[in-house]
Amino acid sequence: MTAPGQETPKSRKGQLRERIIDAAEAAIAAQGLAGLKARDIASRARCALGAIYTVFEDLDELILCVGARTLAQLEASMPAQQSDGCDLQRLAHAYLAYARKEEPRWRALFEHRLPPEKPLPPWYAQDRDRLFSLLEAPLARLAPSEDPAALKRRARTLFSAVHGVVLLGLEEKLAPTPAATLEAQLTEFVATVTAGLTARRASVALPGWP
Amino acid sequence: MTAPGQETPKSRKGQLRERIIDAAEAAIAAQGLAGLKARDIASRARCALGAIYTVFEDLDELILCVGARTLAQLEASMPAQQSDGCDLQRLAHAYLAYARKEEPRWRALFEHRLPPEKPLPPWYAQDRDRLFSLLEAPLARLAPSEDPAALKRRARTLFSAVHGVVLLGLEEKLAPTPAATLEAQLTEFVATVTAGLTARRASVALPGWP
DNA sequence: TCGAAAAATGAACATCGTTCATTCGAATCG
DNA sequence: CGATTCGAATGAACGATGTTCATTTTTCGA
Repeated sequence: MTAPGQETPKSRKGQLRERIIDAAEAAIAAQGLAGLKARDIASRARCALGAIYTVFEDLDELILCVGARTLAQLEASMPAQQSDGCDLQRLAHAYLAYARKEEPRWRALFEHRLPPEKPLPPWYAQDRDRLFSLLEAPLARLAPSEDPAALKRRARTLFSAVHGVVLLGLEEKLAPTPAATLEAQLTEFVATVTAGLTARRASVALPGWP
Repeated sequence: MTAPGQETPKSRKGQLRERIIDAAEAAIAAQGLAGLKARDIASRARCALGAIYTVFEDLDELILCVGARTLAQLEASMPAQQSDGCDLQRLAHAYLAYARKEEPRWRALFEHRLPPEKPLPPWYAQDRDRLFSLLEAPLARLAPSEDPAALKRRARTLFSAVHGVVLLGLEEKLAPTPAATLEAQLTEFVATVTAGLTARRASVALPGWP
């Protein structure tokens, strides 16, 4: 789902809105949240500075719209399921690959924090939750005895864990993980989690296995 | 280790430096990075606006000094090892507890990004790496066959994973994890990883176990 | 005590996001 | 067709922010 108002690009406001989002997307893709300046957006979108505020409440709302596009791009870059037991590995590595390829806009997705008084719009939360749910089917195959609610929680937790590994792994501050090592660490980590889930099933559902 | 120059609070500059860091620490502890304003710091530290720049290159350097204090506080809040097999659980939950209690300054630790041209000072990287190394001893007990370098990588990866679970778990945007559920998810997650490491050892080092 | 060097000061500057009095343009009416 | 009206677009202006630097103040050795 995309932001409301974007579904009609025919109206004048709709066209202006699209140009502004395009400009903001280009800025964030190139330099992240820090590269987003209202005057640059207006210049790129060929409109006046104030025109931005006739379409968006403030820059936060615009950033959320770009975030929705990033989420869609991220989701589209995820591989299809093959149900061969390696889905979790493929998903985790696809996530790392996207973060590497689109690092500024991927970081913007999580760096951005909107003021506490205004809550996150529901359509954005839905977009985010769809990412978590990608893990549910592969997880269900490893832990068939879990009820759907527990699977949802596990999916969110595992996504968060992989996100953390990628996030700190790409942190270049010091001890920059030497590129290929990060992929190996991610493989090892997912393998450990998979083994943990399998072991649990083996010991609980199938005690006394060879 | 703390920032250089802080070891001599007797000199005038040293006292001024300490007052400025105190003021910045209070602001970050209360409102996070967004609450850090140069003029407020000068006011709280009873000095002129420009005095800040006689002691620090820019606010980034000041933020790093506050980060060092946060790292020390975080490290001090970690429980001592008991070597009873639950150390990883205790460490993970202590991390979550600290993040809950000091959320703004904990977030500041990872939100802050310094301009790419200036690298992270080595003393700060050391402080951060000490956190990772806390996990090495408990991990070594679960995976005794790993060499020290592999243990270091595993410790960093596991820290990153737990950090991710805490980070996204405390994200209040939507579907705010209902408080107690997050602790349960963290317990389950660490248990899964522990089981995965144990299973690996069992299947590799002790094949054909009952 | 005096003068030079060092330190501290805060007004000024550049750059932000945001606002709002003004202008513009198109639709409507006489 | 010209006059009128009213919403939309404009960009100068505002307030806040990090940073600089000419000026003032303090320090301290000769």
